[in-house]
Amino acid sequence: MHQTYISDIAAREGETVEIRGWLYNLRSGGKLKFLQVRDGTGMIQGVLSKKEVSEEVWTAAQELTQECSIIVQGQVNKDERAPSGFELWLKDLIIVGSADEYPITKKEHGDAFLLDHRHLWIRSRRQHAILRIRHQVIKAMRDFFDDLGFINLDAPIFTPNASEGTSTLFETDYFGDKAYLSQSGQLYMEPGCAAFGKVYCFGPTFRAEKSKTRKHLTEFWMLEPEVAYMDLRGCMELGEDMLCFIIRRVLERCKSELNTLDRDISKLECIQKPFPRIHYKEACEILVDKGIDFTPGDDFGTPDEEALVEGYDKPLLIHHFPAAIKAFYMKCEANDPETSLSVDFIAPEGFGEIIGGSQREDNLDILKQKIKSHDLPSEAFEWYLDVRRYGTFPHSGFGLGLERTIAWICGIRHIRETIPYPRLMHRLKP
RNA sequence: UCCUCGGUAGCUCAAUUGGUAGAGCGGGUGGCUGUUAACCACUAGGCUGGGGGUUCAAGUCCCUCCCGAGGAGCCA
Repeated sequence: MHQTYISDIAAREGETVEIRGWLYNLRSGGKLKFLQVRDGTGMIQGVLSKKEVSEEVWTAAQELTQECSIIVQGQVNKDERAPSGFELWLKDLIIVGSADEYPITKKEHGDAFLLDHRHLWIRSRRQHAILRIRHQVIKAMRDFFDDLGFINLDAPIFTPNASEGTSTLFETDYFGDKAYLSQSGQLYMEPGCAAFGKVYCFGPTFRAEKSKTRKHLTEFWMLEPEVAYMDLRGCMELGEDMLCFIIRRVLERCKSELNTLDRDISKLECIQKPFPRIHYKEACEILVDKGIDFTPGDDFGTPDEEALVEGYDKPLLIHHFPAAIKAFYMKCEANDPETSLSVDFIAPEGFGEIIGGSQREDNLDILKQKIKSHDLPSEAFEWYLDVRRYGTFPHSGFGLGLERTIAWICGIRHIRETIPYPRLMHRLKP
């Protein structure tokens, strides 16, 4: 018999089908057993009645354990008592592979235990919902840019030097030379947009900072678009449009997953243009007015960010940060070299910064000067400076942290659940 | 690196002023024809993170080390 996927089962009412999957849970009576079977596409309740099956099948059913792999055949019936509204009247059952003492039981577990068993944890309902949403977010991001005529131009992971000089990098041996795992693809996108106009890269990035918070991973995925002839205003609009597109797509395609996560959907439905925008100086005034201990000119810490987004139900755009606290490649106001053409997107509900972007410095001499004043090795940036030597042009882009965006959309506290295999300061396994 | 909290059965957690180490889940055995994290009965399961100390007596108090968590800094 052909395999049927549980996601298609509603259309097969009355038919006898074969499901190949795993036993999620078993509730057993003396002559009646209820099998919760999952196959990756969904979950269905199988009903096994002693007097309706052969002795071999009933004997085999005595060996069922949580997460053993099984192939079952049965008739699809509508029944209000079944968790999904449909159930399978089982006629045949084969145990493909046994599973002794599956570690993840029906009661709660601690974070460390679940992360140690991440390879099994991803079988569970909640993790399934999160990772399905991750899949749709990634697809939505790509569709958004592809539909606008962008080219996906991925950046290398091995890089010869730091892009911003501030973050700690993972160092590796590269045939006797030092190489570093990429912490941003941005420098490679700038030449890319000179070649193709509109480009983006999407890949893993690595930060060796010893951050131990629910918002940090040492390996995370970043989406970085870069557009020729786009200014800071255009950059803010692009980020806004993209976030709205992603949210709308998730609402269209992942309602049941959001329900599984108990996500308040109204919090996502209100994410529509325009997003609130405030100038850095205005943000400083707000913090001072709120009586928060903050020195104007500094970068915002987590408590500052939370105080600023308080009261907003959409991402907050803070723009025109002081140049001194931002990366060397950011362009400054024409009449104010102290102020950078930069923007941060702060997600509501305490999920923090999800996008950082800017207009890039396009003047060769100013950029050379900035590299020098940031104590960066100028020879390492010669290739990057070529973008300014051969037909310079205004351009802008941003970086979006995928996992923080997913945490926000899903409404989950820990970023580590938003990636299949999280890499944290104290976690390299499994 | 700093601050705070934690480590007891396979897992999640209890254990009163220091006084015999307990429950639920999971495992095993038996029962149950409509279960919804099913239920009922019985059962096995412990170097209380390691080391040192105080005490008649330490899971509990002190010192030290190890491991973990989330917050700061830094960032997405």
